[in-house]
Amino acid sequence: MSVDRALLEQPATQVAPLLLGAVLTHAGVTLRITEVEAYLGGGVDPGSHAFRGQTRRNTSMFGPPGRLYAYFTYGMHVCANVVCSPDGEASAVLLRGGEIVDGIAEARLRRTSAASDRDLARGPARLTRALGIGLGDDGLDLALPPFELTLPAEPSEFLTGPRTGVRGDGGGAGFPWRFWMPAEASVSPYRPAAPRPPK
DNA sequence: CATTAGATCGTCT
DNA sequence: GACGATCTAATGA
Repeated sequence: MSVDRALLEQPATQVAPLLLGAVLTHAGVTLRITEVEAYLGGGVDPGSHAFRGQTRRNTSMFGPPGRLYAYFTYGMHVCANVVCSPDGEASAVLLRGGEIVDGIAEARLRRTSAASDRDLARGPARLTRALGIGLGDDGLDLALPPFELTLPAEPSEFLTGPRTGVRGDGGGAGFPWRFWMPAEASVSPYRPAAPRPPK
């Protein structure tokens, strides 16, 4: 299936709602995306990995749109983004939640701790795990094997709010760049950034 | 359901 | 050396 590249050359904040309802397939699992977050480059978004410019980790964010930006965090988790903006400019959409529409058995093998089907891809690290995406997939073109990405024919209805778990200036109401589909069980619960423990 | 603590290590300063 | 675009298990109401 083909992906409209021109669409993905827009900033992540524009692309994010267009990814709701999109279908992503990898390693035997097909996911319908229901929740995403946008992160910009250019030093305007303190919550973004690209805020302080290009580094080894965020290199993919500065590459061509339509590729995967996968990063390792919290010492044990991998999260997946769709790279946006033209080549050389950094922005990306974090995949935060989705519904497994095919390959549930396969997803369950990877998510042994999931209590229910709706929890299989409810949360960015869970979603990435369910799809079998790893750091080795960073930078790959999402329109080519082993991936397959199909955008919805019609934009979906969506709601917006502050991003989850983003500390500092990038969090809160100043950056309402979380987008989700209403009444979807696979949308992760909103969590404000955890306050740093004293000392 | 809500809250809390612990895990765990690559990345950037 | 500190922190993180998180998750799970455990505990209490």
